[in-house]
Amino acid sequence: MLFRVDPASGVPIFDQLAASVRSELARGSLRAGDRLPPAREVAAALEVNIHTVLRAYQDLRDEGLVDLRRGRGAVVTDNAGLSPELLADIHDLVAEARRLGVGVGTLTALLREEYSA
Amino acid sequence: MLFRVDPASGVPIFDQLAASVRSELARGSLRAGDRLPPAREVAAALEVNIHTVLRAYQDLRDEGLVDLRRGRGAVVTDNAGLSPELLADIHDLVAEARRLGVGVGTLTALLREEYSA
DNA sequence: GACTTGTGCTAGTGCAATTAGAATAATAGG
DNA sequence: CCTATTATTCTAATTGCACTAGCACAAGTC
Repeated sequence: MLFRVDPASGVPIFDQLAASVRSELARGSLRAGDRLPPAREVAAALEVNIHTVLRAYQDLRDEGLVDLRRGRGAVVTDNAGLSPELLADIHDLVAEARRLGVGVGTLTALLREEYSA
Repeated sequence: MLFRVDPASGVPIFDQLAASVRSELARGSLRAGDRLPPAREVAAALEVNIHTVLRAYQDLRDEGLVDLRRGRGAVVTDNAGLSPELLADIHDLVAEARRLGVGVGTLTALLREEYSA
């Protein structure tokens, strides 16, 4: 279980934490039934406040990716799996965007708009 | 030239403005050589501060999408065109993500990670 | 030369992220 | 049952960013 966090990136820490977990879920290194490390541990390891970690966990819960229960912690739910095809599509899309010189900002903006359409 | 902005969306206004321009560029309704409306006009029309609009314009300049010069305004550069294939890929990707119940947060997180890899 | 338009500066306001500490409730495990 | 674990909830303070506001200035256009 690896959490990559850059406090100076502008992206909120809790968002980065949630994103880390999402990608681990996507690539299958985290599976249904697995437990995330306790928020206290993560907070200590990253030298971050526990509330920041819990915020990330709660966001993941709101998305239905994990189950949060006191005493037990955060457990990955059943519907958290991602299809390999989706990952492949993402890989291809990014590759083409790179080839065209399209920045990540432009790409996510277009994606976000397509999503809300 | 249409700017869609929702001050209550949580997304920074300048980001929304830049995203609007990006999508117009992407779909071809803005082409190389076209001028964006003066920042003062946009600010007045949207009842937003001029600095907010200029921030968006400057972000677009930093991405190389427009040229900013005093007296002339913001002009779309040559390398601002996007391929229709990329748009189609984005459309397909979002469609599949929707079908799988993958949220926009998860999707952008994966994309961002793939991009920095 | 007059006008247009972006640049740069200072300053203030409001909100969200982060930190901090504490009390509480639910669950796990011996 | 008892204890340790862990999330939940609350208040509060700090910090940084987005946004607003107004002004002077520079570099273009026409």
